[in-house]
Amino acid sequence: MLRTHTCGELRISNVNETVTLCGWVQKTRDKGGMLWVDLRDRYGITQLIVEEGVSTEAVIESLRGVGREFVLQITGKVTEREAKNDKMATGDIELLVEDIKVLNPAKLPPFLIEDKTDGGDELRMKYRYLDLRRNPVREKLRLRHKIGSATRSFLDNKDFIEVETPVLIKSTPEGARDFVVPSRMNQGEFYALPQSPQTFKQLLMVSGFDRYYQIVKCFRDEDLRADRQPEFTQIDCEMSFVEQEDILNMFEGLIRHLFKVVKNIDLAEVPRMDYADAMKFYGSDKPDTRFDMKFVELNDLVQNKGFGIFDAAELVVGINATGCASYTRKEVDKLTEWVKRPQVGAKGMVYLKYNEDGSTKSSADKFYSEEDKKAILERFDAKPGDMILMLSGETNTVRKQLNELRLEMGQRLGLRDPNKFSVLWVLDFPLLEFDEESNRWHAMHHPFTSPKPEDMDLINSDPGAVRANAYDMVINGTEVGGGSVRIFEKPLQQRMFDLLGFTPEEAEAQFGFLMSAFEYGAPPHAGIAFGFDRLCSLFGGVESIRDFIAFPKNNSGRDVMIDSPSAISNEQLGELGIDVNTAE
RNA sequence: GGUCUGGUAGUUCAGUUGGUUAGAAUACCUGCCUGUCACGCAGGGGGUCGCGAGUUCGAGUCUCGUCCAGACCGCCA
Repeated sequence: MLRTHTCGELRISNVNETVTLCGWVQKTRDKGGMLWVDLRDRYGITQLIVEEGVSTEAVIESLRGVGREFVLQITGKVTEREAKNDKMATGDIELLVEDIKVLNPAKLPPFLIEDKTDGGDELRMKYRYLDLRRNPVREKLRLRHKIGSATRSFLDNKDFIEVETPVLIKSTPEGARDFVVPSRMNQGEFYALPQSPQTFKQLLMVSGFDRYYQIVKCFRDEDLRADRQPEFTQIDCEMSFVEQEDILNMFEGLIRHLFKVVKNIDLAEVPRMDYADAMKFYGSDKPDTRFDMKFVELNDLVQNKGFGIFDAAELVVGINATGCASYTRKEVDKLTEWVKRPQVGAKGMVYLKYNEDGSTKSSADKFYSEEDKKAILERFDAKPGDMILMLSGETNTVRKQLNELRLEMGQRLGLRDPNKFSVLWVLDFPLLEFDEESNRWHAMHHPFTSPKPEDMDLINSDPGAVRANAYDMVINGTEVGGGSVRIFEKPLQQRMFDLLGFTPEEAEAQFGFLMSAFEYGAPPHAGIAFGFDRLCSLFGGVESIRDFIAFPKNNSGRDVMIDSPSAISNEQLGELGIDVNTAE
């Protein structure tokens, strides 16, 4: 060992011991007659000191010569400080340097390696290995480690077995774009990287593993976001001989365990909401339930009063922006502009203020009497000082728009505190959704999701009304996990593929292995997968998942540190039998 | 594929209506300083204003194009 202690562990009780530390130079403070250097490692910072008349000239000069991020090995005597620093764990002592060895000098880093860095995102990513020296980033990765190990211990205790599944698999047209990998030995053919280990974990159920999990990398070749990376990690789980209720209970247990171990929070029982209600009251299948501000539908109160826009609308729906009656005309106009942005896309917004003095003011005053307005306010249970915001239009569109507005108002009113957690199960998703572009039904979750038995007779007459045994876990408006009770019988699985527009031959070619397996005694099974990176960022109280990944990709899917993706040589291309068409 | 925002010193940013030698903070370098820990004081170096074209007597500033970055929409079974 090059050291006897770390930079975070020496205390007053170590005084007079001769120790050897290794670490990086955080900072030097040269006071002329004396010189301090903060020596840093993962565990903390220890102050080194040399002093004229106490230390030798050689040692002083040698320490004076070190710069930021030099790697040093220091031997010296632990001494009690004359001026203590109660902000540091090691603040009672310092190390009187007797011997210095520069293990490696360092160039001046391109940004400050301190808790509050001056570096921008791009620079930090390019020199990610330096960024990772900073406490805030390292703490995020430690949090990730903690969540991972708490997950493993919980699932181990419940008899889950972690099994690794292959990364080089087969491309399927359903769902997200696959990353593909050319095969040298089978020219013209490609592996795909898994979007999830879905079929493998189902096969493990057929194999009788009963309870499986895996903390596993998954890959999707789609555009990125702050909370979406092309490679990401899932906590992937599957159980046999269970019903939906068993899954909900088991994994509510997991999430409760994680909150307790990681945040020391005793989570209340997780409420459940139907998909249909989530859409009706929040306009979203992942409502942020940290705050209320539920949608209130108003067709019966506002239509047939001569206001053409509302009369023509399929749905008129609003929210109560509590305490916002004091918004000025200008502020309301700005908010109207906000909902008209292409990202939201509303045509306009109608407001109704309930002033502190009890009077009302609306942008549709000329159509509505005082009684009309009072009736609306009453339905919202509005108090003086509140402002109702209303949107109108086609039902699904307007709900989506009002969802955006609700989240924005929640943000403005400070109702989306990142240190407050609201967990929710959303249940009974539709089995299918119609895709206008390809003019066919798509599986909303995936094609292995089972329909609710009581909805089975709708499957031909009204496929869109069939509900699935599918469930999502939502925390603070973020989907952190989702799963379903699976199909485990070949005839139903065939029927599902048929509904999704697969010919029997296509279904056989792509998923024949799964349907064959179902013929050899497949148990009823169900499962769930959690987005591990998102879970980490939620626990960390941060929007972006990037700092919870040691080496993340940027917005364009690039790793700017290693500069990937990159071209490969003609020799490599030749071996793979690939011609790259670089022309437009 | 689209919308928006940004790109100026090592770094983070300011830069007015187009007008003198492009500034601040911080980092860095030099000197001074014996209790600093956001040390202090004095001095110094440091710029292809992303790139290319255009308008103009004159462009960091205006126009067009382009590249890069970020947020979002589409997309993400």
